[in-house]
Amino acid sequence: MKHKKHIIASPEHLRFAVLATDIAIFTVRDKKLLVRLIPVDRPPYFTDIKGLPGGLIDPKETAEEAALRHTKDKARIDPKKVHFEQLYTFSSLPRDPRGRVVAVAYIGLVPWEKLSASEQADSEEAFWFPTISKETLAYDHNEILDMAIKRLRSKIAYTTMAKKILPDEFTLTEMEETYESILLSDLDKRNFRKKILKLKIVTPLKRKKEGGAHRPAELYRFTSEKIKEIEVL
Amino acid sequence: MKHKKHIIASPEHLRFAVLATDIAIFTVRDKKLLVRLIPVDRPPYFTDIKGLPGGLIDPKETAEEAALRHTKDKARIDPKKVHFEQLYTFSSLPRDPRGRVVAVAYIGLVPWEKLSASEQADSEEAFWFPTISKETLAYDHNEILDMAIKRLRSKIAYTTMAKKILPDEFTLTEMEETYESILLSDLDKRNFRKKILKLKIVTPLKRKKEGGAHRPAELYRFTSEKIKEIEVL
DNA sequence: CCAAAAGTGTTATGACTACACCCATGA
DNA sequence: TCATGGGTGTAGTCATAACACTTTTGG
Repeated sequence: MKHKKHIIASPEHLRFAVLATDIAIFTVRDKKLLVRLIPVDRPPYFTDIKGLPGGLIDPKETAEEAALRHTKDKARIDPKKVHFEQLYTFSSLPRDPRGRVVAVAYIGLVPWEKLSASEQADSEEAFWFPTISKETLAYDHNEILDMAIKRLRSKIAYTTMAKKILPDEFTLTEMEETYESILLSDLDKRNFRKKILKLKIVTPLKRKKEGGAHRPAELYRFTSEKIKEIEVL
Repeated sequence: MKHKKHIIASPEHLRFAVLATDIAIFTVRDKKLLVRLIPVDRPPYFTDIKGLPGGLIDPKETAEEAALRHTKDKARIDPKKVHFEQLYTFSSLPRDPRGRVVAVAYIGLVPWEKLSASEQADSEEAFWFPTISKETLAYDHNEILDMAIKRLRSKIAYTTMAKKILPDEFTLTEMEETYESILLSDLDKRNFRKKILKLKIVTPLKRKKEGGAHRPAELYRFTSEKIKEIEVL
């Protein structure tokens, strides 16, 4: 593989810093919180090192538009399926050894069930990685990912943001497991259900989810399209 | 006044967007939440229009360093007295009519009592403006200011951030009035005191604040230097 | 002795926690 | 009929909200 442009903020560009975006795209599969990573093969990293998908922000696009574009090109996921939220802007001078790069970082949330087969799959270009695994990432991506997970944990507890990582229809057990995967703690089944139902943030459909050797579960969907700021947990 | 450079992101610069910072510096005086504004006399604004202090981020400084610098130069306040927190990065294309400017916005908090006479004063260069007044600001500064106030209101309720806008020593009444000024709502004196004392986020000094034709009030200071994430209200 | 702000306690209501068994289904 | 996950109620404890009078000081 060739690397045409190792130094992206060379002295004659240094009137202005280079603007980029990095995206931490999360999904939940099999009771595990996963993040989408890509291999980093740019200098000074040529070895087997992983990083968050991202790239430059063009002068004619907003930071969020750039995040959508790189989600498609780098993370190989259709950005229309993903809910984006701005996380933080990282501007420390040595954060990218190639030059001065300021990164507007985003959190992305996508339900596993909405992903196509190729988006669910791991490939050479992009793959899902469990957030519980400790792994040294390129650049300052560990810092970005840590902040993203922290934000996700805190916001899921006082907003209805979980909507964006759950499928349109889900059982209360699936919802509880999503919370548990993100918070890394066990919740009491009865108390969780009472709380969620009292808040009226979900509406029961009149259908059941069949398919196991056990009692079918009632299906629910979120009452409102919007993310509301209500104390969920 | 002369305006040498009306277009700061001319086409040949457009390889990269221009990076800037805007700062919403708050203080509380006389039970009112104030924000530091400056007159905007750059194109296309030559009339009596106000805006947030801010300016470009140099290639050799972080966004926060730029915020400190412009706090000193534009807002005319010693940045060492101010607590900064990153708010949001605004990158919409038409947000600045002079060209493509991406702004990393900051919240600044400063206790009125820490300000010098000239910092407290209103001048031609910078002045304190009550946040309850509705005023049309330059650029997208109304949007930035609204988000800053919203963030301040929400964060003061679940962190000990109020430390950064209160003097080192204060009475519980002063503390309660600070909360009321920011939240724009009356709090119950007895419940407020019980809550704050139970949380042990403040420590009583063994001194009283004298000076009125009334009973002297016990002085307190915050127990910890750090801003903690505890449900305050 | 008056004005002004400081300081203090109780009760009712609602929320949270902990905890264990029966139900509906498919194999 | 067994295994599997779905679904439910109660009691104790704790937090919150509403509410009014006495204390200390300076003038």
